[in-house]
Amino acid sequence: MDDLAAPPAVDAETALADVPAGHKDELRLWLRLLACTTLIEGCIRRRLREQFDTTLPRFDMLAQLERAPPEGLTLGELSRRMMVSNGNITGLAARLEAEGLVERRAMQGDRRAQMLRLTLRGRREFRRQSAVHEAWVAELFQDLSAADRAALFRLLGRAKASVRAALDREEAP
Amino acid sequence: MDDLAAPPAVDAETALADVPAGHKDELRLWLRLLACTTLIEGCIRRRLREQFDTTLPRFDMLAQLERAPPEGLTLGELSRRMMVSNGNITGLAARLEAEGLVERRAMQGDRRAQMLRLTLRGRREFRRQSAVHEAWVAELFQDLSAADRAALFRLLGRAKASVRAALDREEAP
DNA sequence: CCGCGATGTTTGAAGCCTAAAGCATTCCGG
DNA sequence: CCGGAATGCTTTAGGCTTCAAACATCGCGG
Repeated sequence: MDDLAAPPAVDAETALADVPAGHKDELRLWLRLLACTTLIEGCIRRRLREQFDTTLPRFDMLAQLERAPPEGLTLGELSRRMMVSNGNITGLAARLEAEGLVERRAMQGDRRAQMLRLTLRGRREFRRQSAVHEAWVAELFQDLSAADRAALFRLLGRAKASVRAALDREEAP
Repeated sequence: MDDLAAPPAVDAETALADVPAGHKDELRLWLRLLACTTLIEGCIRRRLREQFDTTLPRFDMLAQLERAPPEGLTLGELSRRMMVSNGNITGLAARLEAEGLVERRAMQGDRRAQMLRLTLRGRREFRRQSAVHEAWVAELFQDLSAADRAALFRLLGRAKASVRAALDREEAP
C-alpha cells in the first residue's frame, strides 16, 4: 500500500490469478465466473436501489409472478423457482404485500397453501422496472460480439450441466 | 403442481428461457450466468458448512490473508480485495478473531489503521479447507472438457472487460 | 374415522451485507 | 502551527438469507 506506484483495480479474481499450479485452472475458472457475476449483480442492485428504490430479490419475485398464470403461484412454488428457502419467501412476500405490489389469496381446497399474485399496481410497477432493467443488461454486454455472447451462452449451458451432474452424483452415490 | 406429470427441475434461468423476443438474448445470457454461479456457490456454501462448519465469507477472508504478505493486510485493503463494504469487514474480522484464526496488530506509523493476519491456527485451518475446496471445484467442472473450460475462461474475461467498460462509461460521461 | 406421514407455511436465531453517519487520525496548504 | 480535507475504521438501521423447529392441514391406510 505504500511503494506501489499506482495500484490498479484488484479484485478477488485478479488477485488470485497467479496461484502456484495444479488442477487450479478449474479454480481460476470458478473465480472468474464469480467475479463476473458479482460485478454485474452489484451494478444491477445499485441501479435498482438508486432508480427504483427497490432490491434484486423484490424485483425477482415480481418477475416470477409476472410470468406466472393469472391465478398466481403458491409460496412454495415461488420458493422453488427463485431457488431460495421457504422462510425467505415469507418475509419477502410480506414486504411486497405491505407495499401493495402483491396480494395473497387463500387457495380453495387447501387451507395450508395460499396463492400470491401481482396487484395491478405491482404489474405496472414491474413493467416499468423491467424495461429499464433489460436495457441495463444489454448495455453491460454491449462490448461483447454477438458471436461471443452466443458462445458464452452455450458454454455456460454445458458448465451448468456439468455442475448438475456432479450434484446428482452427490445425492445418488 | 397438480397435472404436470413430472415437473423437472425449474430454476430462474430455465423458467425465463422463453421470453417473447427483443434484444433479450443478453438477458438470457445474464440469467444463465447467474443461475450457473448460484448453483456452484450454493453447493460450496453448503459443503463448507457441513464439513467445516464455516461460511464462504470467512473462507474468502482467510484466503485473502493467506496469499497476502506475512505482515498482513489492513482492513481497508481487505475490503477492496474482497469487493465488500468496510463495515462488513469489521464484523467478519471480529468473528474470525474471536475464533482465534486471525489477529489484529496496530500499524506503526498510522494509529488509524491496523494490520490483520492469520494466526498459526488460522493458517493451518485454511490450508486444510482450501485443498478440499479446490477438489470440489474441480469435481463440479469435471464434465467440461479442457477446451471448453479454456474457452469459457477466455469469454468470461471478455465479458468482464465489457462490463467494466460499461461501468467506466457510467462514472465518466 | 383415526392416526400418522407428507406437505405448505411461519417463526426464531444467527450471520452476511449495505449505505450512511460518526469518530479518530493523518496529511497538507497557508 | 492550525484548520480543514482525506483516510481508516466502527456503528447503526435495515434488509436478505439460511437452517431448524414449530404449526397447520391434507391424504391415506387400516
